[in-house]
Amino acid sequence: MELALSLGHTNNASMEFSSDPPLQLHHLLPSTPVLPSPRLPIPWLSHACMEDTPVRALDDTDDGAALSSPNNSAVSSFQMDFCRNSRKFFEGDSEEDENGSTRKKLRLSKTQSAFLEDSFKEHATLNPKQKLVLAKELNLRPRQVEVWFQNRRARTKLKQTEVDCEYLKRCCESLSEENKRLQKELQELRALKTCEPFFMQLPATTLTMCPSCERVATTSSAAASATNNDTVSLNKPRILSGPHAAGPHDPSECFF
DNA sequence: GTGATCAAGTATATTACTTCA
DNA sequence: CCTGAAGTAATATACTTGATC
Repeated sequence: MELALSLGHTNNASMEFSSDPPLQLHHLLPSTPVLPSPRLPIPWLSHACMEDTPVRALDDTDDGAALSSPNNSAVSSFQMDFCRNSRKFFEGDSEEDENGSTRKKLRLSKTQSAFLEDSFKEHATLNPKQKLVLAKELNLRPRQVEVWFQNRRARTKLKQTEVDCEYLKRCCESLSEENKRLQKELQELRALKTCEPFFMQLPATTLTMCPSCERVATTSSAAASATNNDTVSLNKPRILSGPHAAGPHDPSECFF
């Protein structure tokens, strides 16, 4: 899968030939495993020959716009029909543009692509010397190599963006669920809190004895004293109101 | 100022796949 | 069912533009 191939190495690979990149999102994201790939010799590391060198011969005079190949289409079509699924050589062997009227895009051979891919894994960016060496090795114009690397970086970035997006999406979903759960918990706690005064409204059945007259009476004043209070006063000592609240009194005033 | 290089955006050729007569 | 043409989406290649060094 190309995604796996393109991830995880981009920045490290580019560091050798470019300045340190700014911290990016994927530095913080879990690293995607990179599939091992068959090692191909890199031009600037080794000059081992490729198994099938592209047949196309190109001049390196690169103006970037002289890629059109009106004569190429017939040959290219024939070749693609001939070996559609088993391309063993580069489609099209000439891209000379006599009148510059049309532009033909030429597909790189599998070997060329693999070679470039392998090079890309080593370095996401090329210096001019590497570009020239690579172009020579692959029998391509430096401009083609340059464009290929530009597009490859763009593809990598796009894939990485997709991966990042997917990761953030999952994060968002996870956080939403956590938020839901916490909201629900909060609601339950609030509901519990509103229930607590109800328990306090239960009539108190404490026995009270008047210190003055020493009469014993049952009081039910709890309801009156607790109606407007919250749980903070729930466990407070109950203070009696009325003549008994202030201590001994005249027995004549006792309403017992 | 000039040239080289890059990212981003875009155009277009090619390929693979689907649909349909 | 098989076949070939037409349509279409995806991908690759190449170019343009503007920014930066």
